Amino acid sequence: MTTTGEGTDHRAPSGPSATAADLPAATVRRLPEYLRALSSLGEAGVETVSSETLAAATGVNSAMLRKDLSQLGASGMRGVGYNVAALAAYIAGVLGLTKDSRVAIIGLGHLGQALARYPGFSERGFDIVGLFDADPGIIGKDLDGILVRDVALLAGAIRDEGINIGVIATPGAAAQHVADLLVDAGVTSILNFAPCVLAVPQGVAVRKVDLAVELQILSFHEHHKTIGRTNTDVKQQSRRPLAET
Amino acid sequence: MTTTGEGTDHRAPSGPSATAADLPAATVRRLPEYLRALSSLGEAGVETVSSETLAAATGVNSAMLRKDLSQLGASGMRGVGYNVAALAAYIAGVLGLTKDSRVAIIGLGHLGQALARYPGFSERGFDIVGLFDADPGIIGKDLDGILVRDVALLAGAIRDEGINIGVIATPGAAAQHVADLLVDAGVTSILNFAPCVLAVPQGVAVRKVDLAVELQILSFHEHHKTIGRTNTDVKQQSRRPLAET
DNA sequence: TGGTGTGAATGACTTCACAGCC
DNA sequence: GGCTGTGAAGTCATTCACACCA
Repeated sequence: MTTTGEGTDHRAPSGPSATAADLPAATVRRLPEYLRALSSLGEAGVETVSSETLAAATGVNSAMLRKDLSQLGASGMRGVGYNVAALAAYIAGVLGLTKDSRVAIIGLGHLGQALARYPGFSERGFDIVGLFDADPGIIGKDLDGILVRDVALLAGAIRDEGINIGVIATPGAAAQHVADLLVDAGVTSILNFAPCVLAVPQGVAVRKVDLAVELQILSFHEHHKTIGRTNTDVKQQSRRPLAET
Repeated sequence: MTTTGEGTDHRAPSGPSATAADLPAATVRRLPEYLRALSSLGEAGVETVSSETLAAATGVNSAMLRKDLSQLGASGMRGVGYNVAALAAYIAGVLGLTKDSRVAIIGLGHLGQALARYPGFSERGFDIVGLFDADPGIIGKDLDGILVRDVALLAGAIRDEGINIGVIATPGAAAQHVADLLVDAGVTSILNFAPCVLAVPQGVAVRKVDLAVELQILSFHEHHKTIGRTNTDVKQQSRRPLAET
């Protein structure tokens, strides 16, 4: 991420066997991209694809793609390529997309409402089964058939409804409290849109998406592109001490 | 990244001088986080902060924070720490946040509308000055005081209104076309929420945020946590060829 | 004493280049 | 001939450890 943004890495506390669980984080980040490209190809009727073609469709180097797939345990056919449908199914299996995940969204301001209605989630196997907010003005509202409930009911719903992923879209000040509620109720995967760092116990995976951060990174590039043409250079200014005694 | 999602790196086509423009990408990604933490501290009345404390607030190692700041040309005071206000101003300068950026959002479905209303953008110096869509049912709508215009007017608006960042929130099928419009009109920074890889000329910075990708990464961790307790292991299954002759 | 600045060591990721197989 | 699978090399990023300074 973002980056997306970058997420806290989960490190298995007691993983004895070397499994697919310890794939490099960088590889895991790319798997969803491969999957998306494979879906497109499949819909277009393509049956077989070379690493070169698939890599181009996902913006990576073909050697990296081959290495990624090789690490997964997937394999192609020399001189031929990869079977699109089989590879897609294989990657979906590694990502755990064979069974649908059950998602709760907490915080239904503009962003949370957009997330609740975003079709891309259900399309890719994520069922949004719970919406929660603390604002009485929003509780009770119906968003595309799902009722917004009081956040006080969150813990119970997590247990009763098998929710295993929590999406935090609250203001920053409320985010840590919500994260604590999620963790206490047994959720071990959190997607955080609030602009703050969450403290969670080991074994809980947190990924963070901060929309403003992405714009600031673009701003950096924008700024230093123009600087290349002018003369102002931050690095060559003499260093000013940034603390006083 | 997060988002995070990962963005295409900009590589200056003809950068002669070694400036702040070629900071490591990893460092640039962290600067907005430092800035956010510094803002919090500043509002809390803190005047000076150690690398240890600031690192904890941003979830990084303190040595890395010091190295990042050192690369920027910012410096603290040994035995004291960094001056919060001065460091924040310095990082804002490096990120190019001293002058506000002018942003257009193209595609005003649920996500685009949420972005248009997201207060975090204007709070951090990004002025949303243009909203564009192709759907006549949305064109003409007023979103918090900004009119949604026909995307046919995009190129003219970019030139007349000094827009320098484009945010694409259209469906995937339209995204490349919109990107071409942006690039042709001179925009060199694009934030892409559509689930597809954009082709752009060198010198144009693209960052991609795919919300479903983040959930799929969480799904991976979720899946392999439970696998650790059961016996099914993808890696140890015998390799099946994924292409047929 | 407390905390920065930074070489050196480690580790992670990516690319190259090519052997081997279909 | 074409394409995969993978050691080896190269690049980039992070952490360690400590000299140095207020």
